[in-house]
Amino acid sequence: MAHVVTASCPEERIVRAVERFRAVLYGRDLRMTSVREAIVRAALEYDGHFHVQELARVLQERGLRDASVATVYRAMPLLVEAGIVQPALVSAGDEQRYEAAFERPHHDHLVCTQCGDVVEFHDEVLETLQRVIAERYGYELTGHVHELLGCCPKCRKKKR
Amino acid sequence: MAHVVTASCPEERIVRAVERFRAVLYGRDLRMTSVREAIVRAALEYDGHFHVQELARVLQERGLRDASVATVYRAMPLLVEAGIVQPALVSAGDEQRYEAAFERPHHDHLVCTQCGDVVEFHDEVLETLQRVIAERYGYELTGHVHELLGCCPKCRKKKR
DNA sequence: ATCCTTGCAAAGTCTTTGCACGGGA
DNA sequence: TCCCGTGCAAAGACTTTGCAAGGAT
Repeated sequence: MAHVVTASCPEERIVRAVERFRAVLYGRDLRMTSVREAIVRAALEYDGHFHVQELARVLQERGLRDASVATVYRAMPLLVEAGIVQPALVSAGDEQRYEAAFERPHHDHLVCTQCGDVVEFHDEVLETLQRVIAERYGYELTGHVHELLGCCPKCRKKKR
Repeated sequence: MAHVVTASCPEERIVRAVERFRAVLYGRDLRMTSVREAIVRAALEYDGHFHVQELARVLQERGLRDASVATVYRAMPLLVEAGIVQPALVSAGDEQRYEAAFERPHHDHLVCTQCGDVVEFHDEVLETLQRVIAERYGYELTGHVHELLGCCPKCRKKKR
């Protein structure tokens, strides 16, 4: 299929992400490379949560511009710093998981411990409450790890 | 020093914990051993959060009843099941951390990303809100991972 | 031309597992 | 006595790192 500009235009978003990444690299005297650009693209095009080995596998299957696992491992901290991706799903296995973060609103996760299904949610009251609690102890809140664990509707039906 | 019964009597709490552990083991046709009892004691006497290697080191330094790292690794899932300890501090390093849970109220953690200082907090509104959010998506909440990350009062002063 | 980047393989960590002996009930 | 528990060492899994060749500015 030829190049298509859709309504939400994912291609332009990726271009902006690459540009931001270039700026972050420039600011640290690092270089933009075709491999790094491929990693940014793969990370943003990936649907859902992924880990490093998985992203490397995708890149190698495409074959266009592959990246070794080591290179992807080395790139991830930079992608996080640039806001392209963010760590996610801490309660899922050994590997560090990530998800696209560029031009996406903040959210937390609700995970089904039975089937692994994941729902993203956002609640402003919750965000505020966390800040209030931190201030209660004199802390300045800079981030949080928050994951709700439960049983999803489908699995609840099955159990009956 | 001779055996001393203090006001809060930590010794009796440990005895109750050992008994509960014995019951859980019995229910699964497993056996209480002196090594497992030593692990329960060490876990409950440990002040703060620990990981497996650390607990094993403590047990070996005492020398009374040492336990190999492998044995402690094998025991932890059982201690969790018995409610003696619980996983904690997910955002701190590679190793799985634990903390005493027996006869202690539920709480979450507020961690200083500068100095590593940890504050335990509990907020009933927060607990309820999480349940409400889960129900909003038809989920039955069974647990959560929640860690607030920030800058503690001391580190905030230093930065100025 | 300089020096960062990459792939490969080796090394590091944390955790799990196989095995033979020791110990609990 | 039966069979689980334990220590030791080996194996696994994920991640990091050393090194020499390749690529970006």
